[in-house]
Parts: sequence; C-alpha cells; structure tokens
Amino acid sequence: MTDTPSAPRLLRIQEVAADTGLTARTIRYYEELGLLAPAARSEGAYRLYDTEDLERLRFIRGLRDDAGFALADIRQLLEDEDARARNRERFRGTADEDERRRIVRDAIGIVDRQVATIQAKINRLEAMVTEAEGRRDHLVGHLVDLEAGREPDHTHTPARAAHPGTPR
Amino acid sequence: MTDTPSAPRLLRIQEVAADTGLTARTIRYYEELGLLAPAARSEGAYRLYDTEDLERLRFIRGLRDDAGFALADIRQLLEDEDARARNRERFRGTADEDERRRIVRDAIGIVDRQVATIQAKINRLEAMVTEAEGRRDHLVGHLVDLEAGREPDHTHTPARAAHPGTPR
DNA sequence: TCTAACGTTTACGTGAACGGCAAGGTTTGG
DNA sequence: CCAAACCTTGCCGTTCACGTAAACGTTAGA
Repeated sequence: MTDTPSAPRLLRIQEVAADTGLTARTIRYYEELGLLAPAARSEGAYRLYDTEDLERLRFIRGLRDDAGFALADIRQLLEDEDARARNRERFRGTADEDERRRIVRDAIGIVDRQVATIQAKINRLEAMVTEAEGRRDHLVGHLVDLEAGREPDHTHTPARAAHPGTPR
Repeated sequence: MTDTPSAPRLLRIQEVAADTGLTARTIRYYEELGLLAPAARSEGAYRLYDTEDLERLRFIRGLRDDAGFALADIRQLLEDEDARARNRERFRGTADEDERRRIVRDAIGIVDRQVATIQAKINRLEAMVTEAEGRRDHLVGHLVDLEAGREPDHTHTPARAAHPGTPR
C-alpha cells in the first residue's frame, strides 16, 4: 500500500488548454486577473490543474462566449478566488460538521447568485426578442396593407392583428 | 395647407446621442463600420437621422449591451447597410405593388433571422443555467450527506437526483 | 546524461471599440 | 451680419483581451 488515497491526476497548462478550448496564454491571463489559480505548482513551478479547475475554466469560457460577460464581470460572478481557495482549505482542514455545512451553504449561495445574474441576461434577451417580433408585426401589417391594395397608412400602424401567443 | 405630406423631423447627432444613450463619437464609429447611415445630410453635410434610425440605434445598443454581440456580429445581424439603403430607396422609388411586397417580405426574413440568432443565445444561456443548477444539486448533495452525518463519499457523486431532460 | 518538448516570466504588439483634441465649416438667434 | 453652439473630418491615445517572441528553466524518455 504505497499509493496515496487518491491520485487526482493533475494536468499541465497545454493539456488544460486543449481540454477547454482556451490557449495557455489566455489561462495565464485569467490567473493574472484573479479568475482562477492552479490547484498546485510542480517542483519547477509548472502550473498544475485539477478537474475542479477544468470545470471552472469551462464555466468562465461559457460566461465569456455564450453570455458575453466582460472578464471583470466574470470576476465578480466567481467571487474572489482567494475566498474560494480559503474555503477549499477550510473545508479540507476542518472535520467540524457545522463548519462544513456552513461552507457548503455559502457555495450554494454563490451558485444561486450566478444563476440569477444569467437569468437576468436571459430576461433582457427575451425582451429583445419581443421587441423584434413587434417590428416583425409592424412589417407584416404593412404587407397586409399592400395585399389589400390600400395605402400604407403612413401614420404608424397602431397595434394591428392578434398575436398568436408566444411562438417558440 | 402649405405643409408637406409629413414632416418627419430629422434629428442631429447630439440629439440622437441623448435619445439613445450613445455618444456622437460612437454613432459616427458605427457608421464607419457600416452599421447604419443617417437618413440624410444637411446642406452643410450635417448628419440627419429619422425615427427609423433611432430604433435601429437602440436595437444595436441592445445587441451590444444586453446580448453582448461584437459589432462585427451585429453588422451581420443587421445585414449590409448598403442593402438596407437600397431597399429603402427601392421602396420609396417604386409604386409597383409586387415590388413593394417583395421588399417587405425580405425585411421580415431579416427580422426572423435576427430573432433566431438571439434565441440561439438564449438557449446557450439556459444551458448554462441548467449546468449551474447541476453544480448546485451537487453541492446540495454534499450538504445532505453532511446533514446525515455520513462521509462525503469522496468518489464522485454519481448522478444523484432526478435530472429533467438532456443537458447539453 | 542528454535533449526534445514543454514550461516559466517579462515585455512588447495587436485588433476592437471607442475617447478626445485640433482645425475648420455650418446654423441659428439676436 | 455676427457670435455661440453645433457640426465636420482627421488623427492620435486608451482600455481590454489576448498574441507573440525572447531568454531561460524543467521534465520525461532514449
């Protein structure tokens, strides 16, 4: 029995880059901004990442690409990396049940705030869709006028036809 | 009755800026990128905007701020400004009913594609929410373990609670 | 042990999206 | 007709989010 309890297999920066679709430079840059720190460093100062880091990087990428958040916003969303590291260590470092519960509850709160932020963005986008559909209706109204052979009624079509309910 | 059929009241760039929440510099920059062109120019080359331009600028701002699209993407979304100008002129310039119908139909197609693009972004964001809720469930699972006084089952919680639908 | 492949820090370069200023022309009220 | 306020076209500066190259140390395998 010479093996450690579990060998989490730490990855070096290029492997992480390949796995996440980011570049090594980008990952280092994110560290510089305080978005994440590698789980460990090798003897010779190589950055070493665990699977939790991988998840985090993928999450960051989603926030950047899909949600279009600025890195500064993402930093806010992820809360301070120091706090995360502290929590990790606190969790590993205590056997106190109450303390552990508190830490996990905090983590849940953070996730909830993340969801709320993304949800807010979804709401704004849905408002845009609604608006665009309004412009669509406007155009459809014009088309109906043309089909009827009437004059386009240049003075603003005032909320024309019924709206078949929210499509999609 | 000395008034022209309708006096659309054209605005100069600063008024437009105030109305849209953009700066004059930004509006000129957008024109430089081909996102929009003023409806007209004054005798002395002042840019003059109509209400359609206002709507367009507000839409651009929404795409930029709310959706987080890059201006290059927005340009794609709005189709080429030249095409828009051509259509405008074609519409004003023809009395042919068929032609007008075709133009309006094209415009509707463009709006539909805009909606589809935004909807795609909404879908990606909802996937992120689903994912975040997964992480939440994971944490809640830990919490339940702690509440039960058991060991956290360090070897990866294997898909704990019910999971509605296919993520990803 | 040696070296090819990979990593480190440091630093300058780049494209996107504007900000800001200069030098001059335009509009409009008095 | 004249000045204040607004506009024009350059053009250089700045921030963000990295790219890229230099000079050097580390790791793993033959």
